[in-house]
Amino acid sequence: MPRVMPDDPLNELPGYALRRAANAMMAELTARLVPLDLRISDASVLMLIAERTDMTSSDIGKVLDIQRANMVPLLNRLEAAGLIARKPIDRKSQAVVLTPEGRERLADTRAIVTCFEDDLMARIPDEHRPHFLPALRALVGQPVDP
Amino acid sequence: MPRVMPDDPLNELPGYALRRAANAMMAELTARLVPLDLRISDASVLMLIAERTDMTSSDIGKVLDIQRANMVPLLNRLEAAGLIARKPIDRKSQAVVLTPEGRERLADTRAIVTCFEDDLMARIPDEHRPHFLPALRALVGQPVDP
DNA sequence: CCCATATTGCTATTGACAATAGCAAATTCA
DNA sequence: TGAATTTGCTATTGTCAATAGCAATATGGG
Repeated sequence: MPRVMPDDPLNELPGYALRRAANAMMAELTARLVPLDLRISDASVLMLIAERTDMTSSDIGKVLDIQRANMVPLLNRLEAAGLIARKPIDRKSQAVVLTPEGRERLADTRAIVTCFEDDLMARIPDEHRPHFLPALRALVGQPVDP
Repeated sequence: MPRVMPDDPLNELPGYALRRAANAMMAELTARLVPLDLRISDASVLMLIAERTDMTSSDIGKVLDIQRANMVPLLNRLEAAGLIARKPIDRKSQAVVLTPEGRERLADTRAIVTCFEDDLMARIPDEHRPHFLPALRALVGQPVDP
């Protein structure tokens, strides 16, 4: 007879539930982006620079919370895939812009992401749904003090 | 004159906000656990096996969504720190149990985690707060379909 | 009881990703 | 002009999860 599995005593903790939900969400979105050969970070960059032609690597990193050093392999990969190009702003800075192919891939990305977000919200019961994004925003807006 | 920073167009996406909130939360809890020399996974294990003396490494992994292979270094670390012990169940399986020192550390852990969770919830406006955990549970309960 | 199957705990390796330190060139501002 | 800052990059490190594989043991159907 198999030993019984206990209820997870951590399930009452919002922080724990937040982690679990985020992990599940990331895994799912990662899987949905596989057909486009994009990672979540890649898709984030494409969507971020969609309407702009003047964002530098540093700018993107600041918005997405990615350090400059870690932007390098990310952008190199997108450039190698032909999705972005580097356009000189001055002799030091370069803007990161979408190529025509990048623009096409962005359209596919938006379709997948929109569908994904809709599916995500659909799983939340009606009475809780409108409170979800505001609650999350409250958490990221003012980080918990140390 | 500095170029202006755009609003993050990803901020409207619940999935993105979920990731950001989880990252911020994890970073904060990680920092608060530093004085105890524990990582989040360590603390999770301690809290999970607190009331049990019959959970194997595999059991813990199933509950916490950690693969067996990745449980090994985690438990080795906790054992080296004197917080857990392995108690043979049969010639194949071993239960993971708290040592007296592990029990003390657990008490400190619970204090920190409780305080942290309270702080976390306190940042969510009253009208959204009661909806937060139910919404997260709905997401983890039924993962989004591929 | 016996044998196929499953489980347990582990090793070893890989990849994604973040964090750190450091550097040369260019820009900015006092 | 000169000091401080910014940009983009290299190189390295550490954390963490995922995979494949393995030996020992346990389990359940026939």
